[in-house]
Amino acid sequence: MRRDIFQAIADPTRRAIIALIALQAMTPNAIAENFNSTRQAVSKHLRILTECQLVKQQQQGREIYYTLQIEKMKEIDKWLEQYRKIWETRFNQLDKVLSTIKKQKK
Amino acid sequence: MRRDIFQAIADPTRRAIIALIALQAMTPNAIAENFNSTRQAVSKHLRILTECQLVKQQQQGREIYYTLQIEKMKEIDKWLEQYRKIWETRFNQLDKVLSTIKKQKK
DNA sequence: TATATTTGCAACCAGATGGTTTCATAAAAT
DNA sequence: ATTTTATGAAACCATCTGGTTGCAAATATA
Repeated sequence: MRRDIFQAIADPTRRAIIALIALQAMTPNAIAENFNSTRQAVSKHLRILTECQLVKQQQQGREIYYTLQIEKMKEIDKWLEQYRKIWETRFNQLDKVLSTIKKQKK
Repeated sequence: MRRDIFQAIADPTRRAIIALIALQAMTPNAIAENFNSTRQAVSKHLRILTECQLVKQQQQGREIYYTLQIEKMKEIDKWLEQYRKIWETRFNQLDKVLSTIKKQKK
């Protein structure tokens, strides 16, 4: 199944998981404690996040720690870049208009 | 039906529509010409984009122009902010390590 | 060695999703 | 007045999605 970062972050539970493990690696059990759904449901989400390389596994005995691959998040930032340019341009244009009005008042 | 901007941008066709109308407003027909699917399928995507206020309609005779509401895109930027902080911190830490190594070489 | 814990996977299921075709409505063109 | 054009909505359908329960494998503990 093809996985895509945009599809991965579409689900609110997955965004919550991302936020949870952003600061420290966690095991599936520990993550699941924060949600109402079963451990297996969380496990499925973790699989999807792993498939698109948003998280990485680190085995430690029988426990598996999941870490956020923050680098991958930059892909969204990169995609946003084109639109950021647009809204910054618009802001500057608005700024010009406002300063022109200001000058006219003087 | 509840609509969410993250769900809206999850679909590749919708992201393409967003990119298309980012620079100039377009009618559903004109937008649909750029895709292999039917005009009605594009119309459905436009409905979803409208529902989460990513696009706005402007009637002009029997034509309807769809405009991107670039402001709405900032919501994603805002969500990314927390992670941007993390990756910038990590970069700075790496930077410190590197400059320490440099000093030691001297 | 026997038992408990941690985990992933398979099978199943209801509901959402993205697509199609068909139809209705309104505005423009003939 | 009739036809063409632009559009949205409804009905339908195959597939995807997120959830569940049950099971198997591996590691830790008694």
